[in-house]
Amino acid sequence: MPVAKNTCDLSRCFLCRHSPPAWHALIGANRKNLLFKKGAAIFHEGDVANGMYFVYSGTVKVHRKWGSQKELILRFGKAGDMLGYRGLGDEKKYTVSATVIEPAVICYVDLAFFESLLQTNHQITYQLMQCYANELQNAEKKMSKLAHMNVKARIADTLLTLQNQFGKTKEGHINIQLSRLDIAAFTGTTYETLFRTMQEFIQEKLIKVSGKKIVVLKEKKLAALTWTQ
Amino acid sequence: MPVAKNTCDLSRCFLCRHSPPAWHALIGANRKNLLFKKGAAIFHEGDVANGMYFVYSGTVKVHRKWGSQKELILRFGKAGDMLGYRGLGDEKKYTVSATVIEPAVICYVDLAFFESLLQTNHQITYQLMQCYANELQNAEKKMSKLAHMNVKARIADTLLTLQNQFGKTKEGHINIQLSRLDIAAFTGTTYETLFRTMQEFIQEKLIKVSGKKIVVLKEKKLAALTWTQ
DNA sequence: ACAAAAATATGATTTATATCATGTTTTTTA
DNA sequence: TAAAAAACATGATATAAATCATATTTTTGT
Repeated sequence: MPVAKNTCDLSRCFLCRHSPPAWHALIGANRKNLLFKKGAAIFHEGDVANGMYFVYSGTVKVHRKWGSQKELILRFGKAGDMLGYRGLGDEKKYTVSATVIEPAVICYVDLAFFESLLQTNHQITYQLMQCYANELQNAEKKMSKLAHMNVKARIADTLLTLQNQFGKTKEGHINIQLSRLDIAAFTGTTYETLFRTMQEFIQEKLIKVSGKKIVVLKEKKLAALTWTQ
Repeated sequence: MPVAKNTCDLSRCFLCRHSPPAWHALIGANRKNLLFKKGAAIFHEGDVANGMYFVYSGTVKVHRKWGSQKELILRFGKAGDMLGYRGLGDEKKYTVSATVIEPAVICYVDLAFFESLLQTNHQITYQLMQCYANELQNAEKKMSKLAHMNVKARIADTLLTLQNQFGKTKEGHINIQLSRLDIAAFTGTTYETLFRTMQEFIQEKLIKVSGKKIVVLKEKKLAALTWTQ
């Protein structure tokens, strides 16, 4: 893993946000800045977990494979987000994969250092707990959506979720560029179904698309669709 | 909510397990023991969160409604499990419902006391973090199962999961008695599909069922089914 | 103890969505 | 810059699983 030139400024990431400035030098001394290019794997499900990753810039997908073909994207990570650490009580293995979508600078600290931080800096433990609790809520929401919403509703929901999480550019399109396949994997459907449903939305003028740039035109109507059944 | 006669013995629940004995008196003074009967709601999604609940005995389901009919059971709680607390950063509302399946004694502490515990007893914060991290892993697993496994595979998986979590009685059946509807809701399918698939399993002698007592006969074969597609 | 409400049991029908198949275009990489 | 690999685009087809319908049995509340 190549070390990044433009290194983390010790202000943005989870660790630095939640620890007093006095700690930043220590964190700086114990973190590596890694530069990943598009498509690179940060870690794989099944790998032994050796550390924590913090996204400084770029975009990352967190996903799980099923069988040989199917994959579900659990969430996307952007600047400020945390990757990699989980309960670990039992098995110190990653249970998800993390792959780069847009070239990313990632801060890395090894588990030993991270756990020593947790031991001494209770604020970080507390924030980590809060962070997991929030992610857990999201996961639970996503679960019931997968179980009960039909594909059209889920796709409408996906578009709104992406716009919510990544915001809009000045030009008005959702500020993340994904392949249709990734959007499908995030929605939990196939490429073909996603493609056709997006065409429908375009026909109905709910969205406007050029290449990977998506503009939500009728937010209210898309939101209404998420209530279908 | 009626107060229970057979009160919590201050040893089993999350709070007591993870705090030194010196704290138990304080916890004892600040917790209420509540007795819930079958079908009773402990809390509802949308309710303002006022406290934490700990299962002392009995069985509880944690679930979310979708529309008027459909519901997904996210997990079951038994003695020692915790209910109710979430990130709360933004909204102090329960995002799930908890309903009693088998009559339950529940320990309750209000949020103010619980948060004061977290402030002073870092071990509890750390354990809570670990607990959420584990639940998050489970949630992520369940998500990909919902997205990618077919119903038959999911039902096989459900039966194995239940046996794993609740163990077997001396008579050999899974040590939890659920309605078919609840099993369906936990699997994320309809009652009818669940029923038919279980009949299939019975025909194929993978399981044996009498009333709500389920015996897994061919664990390996059921496990193999979970790999279908 | 009896009425009402859940839960169980099954057949018939529908439909939403995955799968298959194939061609074109764009992007990546050697 | 050519070749290979992704990504994009669509039509045709199959099918898994939901929905609808209805009857019986069991449980629960009063």
